Order: sequence, then structure tokens, then C-alpha cells
Amino acid sequence: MAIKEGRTQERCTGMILPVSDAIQILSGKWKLPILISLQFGNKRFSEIAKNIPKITDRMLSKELRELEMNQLIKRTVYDTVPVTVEYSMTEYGESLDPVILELAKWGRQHRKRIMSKDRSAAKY
Amino acid sequence: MAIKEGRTQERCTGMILPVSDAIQILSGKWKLPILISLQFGNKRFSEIAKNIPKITDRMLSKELRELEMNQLIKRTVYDTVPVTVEYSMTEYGESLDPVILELAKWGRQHRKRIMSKDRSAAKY
DNA sequence: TTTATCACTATACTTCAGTATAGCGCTATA
DNA sequence: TATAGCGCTATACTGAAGTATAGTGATAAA
Repeated sequence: MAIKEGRTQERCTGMILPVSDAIQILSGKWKLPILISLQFGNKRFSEIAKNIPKITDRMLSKELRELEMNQLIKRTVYDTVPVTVEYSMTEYGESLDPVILELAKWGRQHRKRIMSKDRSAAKY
Repeated sequence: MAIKEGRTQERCTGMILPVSDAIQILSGKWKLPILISLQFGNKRFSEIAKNIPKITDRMLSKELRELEMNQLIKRTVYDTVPVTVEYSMTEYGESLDPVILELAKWGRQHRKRIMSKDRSAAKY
């Protein structure tokens, strides 16, 4: 029952704190999908929207702003007429790649799992 | 501007779908902290609560139920008087370890980053 | 001329995550 | 006897996330 009961509390909090930071920044339904869309190349507002089923303009606009504030993405305005706005990942944003990769890996195998057993699939 | 414009949309959705699955299951402020707490050993209700600052009984109870439904954790009741309830990670729950590890890594370096530059730190 | 696209913003609304507080039956301890 | 711990549940509430819908001004296409 007790595995190495030494400094568990500290080590536990030492894990929970950074993870909480991360999930706060990536929180919500849309931020990761947006980042993924931009992983596949710089995109304009409407192109991102096309990549992400069901997202509304309002949400996309709001989330892009937050991601930009956290310096995960960059917004570039070209003064064409009318203006062209392009979004791209920053280097810092790219540092999330391994996180996204692991999430995708897990999500894929989870999907397989719930597909194969109908009993729990019924709940979803 | 355009990097390999072939099947981007499909590959993009192929990433977004599993990641959305994952974030739905791990959604919210508390599920990952709870899983982390259980990574450090089987625990009882009040022990988990002690590990996670600020969580309320109601939330802990609710999230534990959801994690159990998704088979990420296991609830065992021992018939002592009064009953002892122990929570533990399932093997399936352990499959999340790499995800949690990457999140923790990123969170730690993010924390360092915002600590070092006060200008953006002001916002947090 | 009407329509559509672009990158948004405004307003209003719903829904749900999360908080706050209290209480349950049981038991061991002071 | 009263208090505290255990593992919760009940009720009520707030606030934030997300949805729905419409509209902006400029331009280009039908």
C-alpha cells in the first residue's frame, strides 16, 4: 500500500503545480486544435476555421488572442487591400509539440479501445 | 507560406480528433492532479484531498467517479468498520504517464520562463 | 446590383464547471 | 459527553466557457 513514503507530498505537489500551469494555458475545447492546425503551416483566420469543425468565429477570435498573449502563436498583418492576417506558431509554441504528440498518441489508442468494446462505448 | 499542401486538411483532422478525445476525458482543473496524486501510490479519499490544495470534497468525489467510469482509476472498498475506500491507478490509467510527464516538463519550463521575464509575469 | 469573402466585433443567451456550506451515519479518541 | 475523522451527498449559487445570430466596411466576382 505504501510505496516509499518519503517526501511524497512534496514530489506530488512538484508535479501538480507545473501540470496545472500547463492545463490552464491549454484549457478549453479549442486551443489545442488551433495549435495543431498551425503546426501544419501558417494560416489565415478563415483557413483555421475550416480546419476545425464546429468552431465559431467568436471562439476562434478569442482563443487566438489568448494564444498570442501567451506567445504561443504570432499574428502578422500584411497591408494588402483588404488586409491579410496570418497566424503562425512561435518557437515557444513549437515547444508544445511533444505534449501534443503524446496527447494524440493516447487519444488514438483510447479511441481504438472504446471502439472495440461496445459496453463502455455506449456511454459516449 | 505553403509547406507541402497535400492532404493537410485530412492530416490535421486526424490529429485534432484524438487530441479532442483526450482533452475531453482529462478536462477540467482536477483530473490530472488526481491522477498525479495516485501515481505516487494508492490513496484514500482524504489523502488525495490533502495532496491537492483547494479541491473541495464535492469536486473530488465527482471527478473520482468520472475517472473510474473511464477506467483510469479503480475504487476498492474494504469491509473494515467503518469502511475503508482505496483508490488506485489502473493499468490503463498508467498509459497516461507519458502524457502527464510531457505536460509536467512543459509546465516547469513555462514557469521558469514567466518567472524570468517580469513584463509578462505581471499578467499572471 | 446582389452576393460572397475577409477578419472580425457585439449582443444575448445557455450550460456546466467549480465554489460554498451544511449534513449524513459511523467510530475512535479526549 | 463532545469533538474530530471518514467518505461521502444535497442544495444552492456564481462565473466562465461556449453557442447563436447578426452585423461591420472594404473589395472582388457573378
